[in-house]
Amino acid sequence: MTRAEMSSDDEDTPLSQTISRKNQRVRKIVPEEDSDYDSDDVLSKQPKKKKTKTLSKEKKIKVKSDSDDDDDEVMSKKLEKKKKKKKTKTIKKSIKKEKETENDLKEEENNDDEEEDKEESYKWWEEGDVKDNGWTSLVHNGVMFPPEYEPLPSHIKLYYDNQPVELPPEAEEVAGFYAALLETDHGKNPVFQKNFFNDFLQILKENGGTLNGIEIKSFDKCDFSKIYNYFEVLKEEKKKLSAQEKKELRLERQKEEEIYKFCELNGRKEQVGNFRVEPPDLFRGRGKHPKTGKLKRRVHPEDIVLNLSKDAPIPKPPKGHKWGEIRHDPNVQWLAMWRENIFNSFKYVRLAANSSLKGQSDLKKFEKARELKSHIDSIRRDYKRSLKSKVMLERQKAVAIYLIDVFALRAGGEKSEDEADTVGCCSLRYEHVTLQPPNIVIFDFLGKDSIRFYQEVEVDKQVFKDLIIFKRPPKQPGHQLFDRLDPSILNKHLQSYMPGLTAKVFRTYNASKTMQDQLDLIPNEGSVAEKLLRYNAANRTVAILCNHQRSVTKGHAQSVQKANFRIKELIWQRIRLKKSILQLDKKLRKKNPKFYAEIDDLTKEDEIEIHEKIIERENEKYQRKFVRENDKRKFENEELLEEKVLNEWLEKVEDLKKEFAEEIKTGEIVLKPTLNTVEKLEKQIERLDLRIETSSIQLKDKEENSEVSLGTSKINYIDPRLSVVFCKKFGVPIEKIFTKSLREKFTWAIESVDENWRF
DNA sequence: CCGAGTACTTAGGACCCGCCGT
DNA sequence: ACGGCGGGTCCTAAGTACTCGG
Repeated sequence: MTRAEMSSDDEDTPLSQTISRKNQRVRKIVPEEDSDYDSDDVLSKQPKKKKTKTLSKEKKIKVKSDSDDDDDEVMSKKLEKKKKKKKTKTIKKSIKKEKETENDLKEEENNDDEEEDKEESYKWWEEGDVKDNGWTSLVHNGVMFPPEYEPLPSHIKLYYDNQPVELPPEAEEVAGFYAALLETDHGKNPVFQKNFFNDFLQILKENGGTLNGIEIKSFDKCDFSKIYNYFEVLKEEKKKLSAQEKKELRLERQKEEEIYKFCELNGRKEQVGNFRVEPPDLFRGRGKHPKTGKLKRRVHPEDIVLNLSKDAPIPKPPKGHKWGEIRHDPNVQWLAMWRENIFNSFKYVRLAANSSLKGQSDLKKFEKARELKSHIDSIRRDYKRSLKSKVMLERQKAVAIYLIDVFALRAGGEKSEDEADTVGCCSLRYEHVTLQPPNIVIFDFLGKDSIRFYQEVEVDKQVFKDLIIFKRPPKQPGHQLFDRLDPSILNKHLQSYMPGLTAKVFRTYNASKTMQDQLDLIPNEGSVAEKLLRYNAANRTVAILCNHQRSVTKGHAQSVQKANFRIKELIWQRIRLKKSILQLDKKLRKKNPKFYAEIDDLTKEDEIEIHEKIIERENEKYQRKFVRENDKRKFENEELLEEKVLNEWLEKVEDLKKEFAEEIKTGEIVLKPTLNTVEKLEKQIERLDLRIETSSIQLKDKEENSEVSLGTSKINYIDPRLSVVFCKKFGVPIEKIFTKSLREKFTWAIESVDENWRF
């Protein structure tokens, strides 16, 4: 019995305890009018109060150029103007700060003619070594709250035991969260239902129960379908809306975001990442998560801690509210934070991926991985030796590092009972590893995000022996394979080789190393498309190494089936053509029996099935055409097509059907006048051959790729400089490999390497 | 030294939107 | 013009690792 099975039930007590404890933190929601907060753009409205050295220059600019300085856009304008790239990139950081103001000012005057929109980016990577994370000045506008709950229209209700229920808005909101998921996997998951229902009842109780005296006791008697349907209608309406109105809505949204989207870090404009506070919802835990479905409560300004410069203006909280706390901690990268109620852990608002801070961390990460290059040999030598160590702990360390190094396992920290049962290296258990002499190991476990890790591999002989030892009785299923180990012990050991070396560095190192090796194998020839294919193949190798998967999309099975059928149909067509040839000249079969052999592969059942599908498809085609045509005519106030017209079309299909039936009966194919010679038929067959070929390859590619996610390794593991070098060397435009946001994230890489750079 | 607490990276799925074939 | 599809972005869950206080 696994831990998950043992723990999944009988959680009633702990769960309800959590709920009631959390309840003390619940705040009453302020009436709507009150909460119509207008967060002022403190950055632009109070620029004069800024005392920060790095900002002083802005004042001058403004004095110089801007008289209506309370404009909302002041900040962006100012920042754009001063964003001029410093040509004097050798300025030492230490003295930079003091001189910055002067320098900037001087340059400001000199560079006024530079294009305004080139602005942006501070090229930190051109300034020698990266400074330690943290900031000297941080100014921002706080966070954006989700809209208040809007009650459902009065005719949309939850039904209990077939009776409409009057819910207080607070409870209705929660019911709505569930209703929205009614038809999803979450909605159908019993654990999710149970957790949701507990919390729902709790909220209901807190708010005085139902308003019409109905007492809700059993989940099974709840009918959420009315609410669900209503949401579906809303979705439809939103989709239909599709005019330019959609664009207007988007613009409005963007305008609201505007002030939160940017902040000022060390005097420079930078993008904020997740400035939207997470809206309340049901927690969607992955895998067999014991807490999935629990209510994630609304976050209020009072829950939020802001982090900014001491002298930065404090953003206005929503009307009638106060911030939880204001902090000035320059050693952390977050702008705001709050505690969530599911695990009592923190959520952070941080800078966007394209920010200097993130870029610097990224560069550091890859440089650390590269540093491992010069230690990896001795590390490998050592762990190979330690595989035979007399000290158990040493052996376990050695095997663990081996697994992390060779199979790219994660460290595998300890997890608590109220999380999904997933493991990494150190937390592997007896049952996750099967040993098959002489040296085959089968890994089968759930890793991060409950993604299955399944591999049958050959391992080092001594590793195999050690694993046998680690599994020796009295150990049994449920027991830790590495009972003396945890990530911190492992990491401590690793640091003795190299400062900052931890288990996760191996993943980065091996991913990038693999990519480099794979790219080295690609010949510099062929079209850009071919090169891209090869790049993606290399990328895929890495993704497979890291076990980056994606679930096949809902339509995948169907679309594969469809593609398969299309191929089948093409083959049928080919056979039909071949039959046609034989009808013209029977003797040809003897001359080339192989060519005609596939005719016998086609069974009557197959044939009938294909016929039916084609008929069905044709019918649908005309039905759709009819509906569409009439929709159009209705819209344009024209006369509608009569049913008669449709029937005429369908007649044609009937004819085809008869033709097929005849074909089945007699085995004779009626030749089309355009296809009535052996030559013409053969040519047609050739064309079909090609189509079948390409369709098959495409399908295979699709299937192979359907479960592999290339993105994660591209974003997190493959040193972007590898891709940049590849593009430069092979004449592939970088846009083919990095999307716009990736190009922004990796500007430091794109602008800093030449084609000789190697990982 | 350890565990709780904190801060940061890594991850897959939802969702949206533009493109393509019809 | 339209709907299905797939790429790109958004969202937030789920990891790793470090720190700090007893």
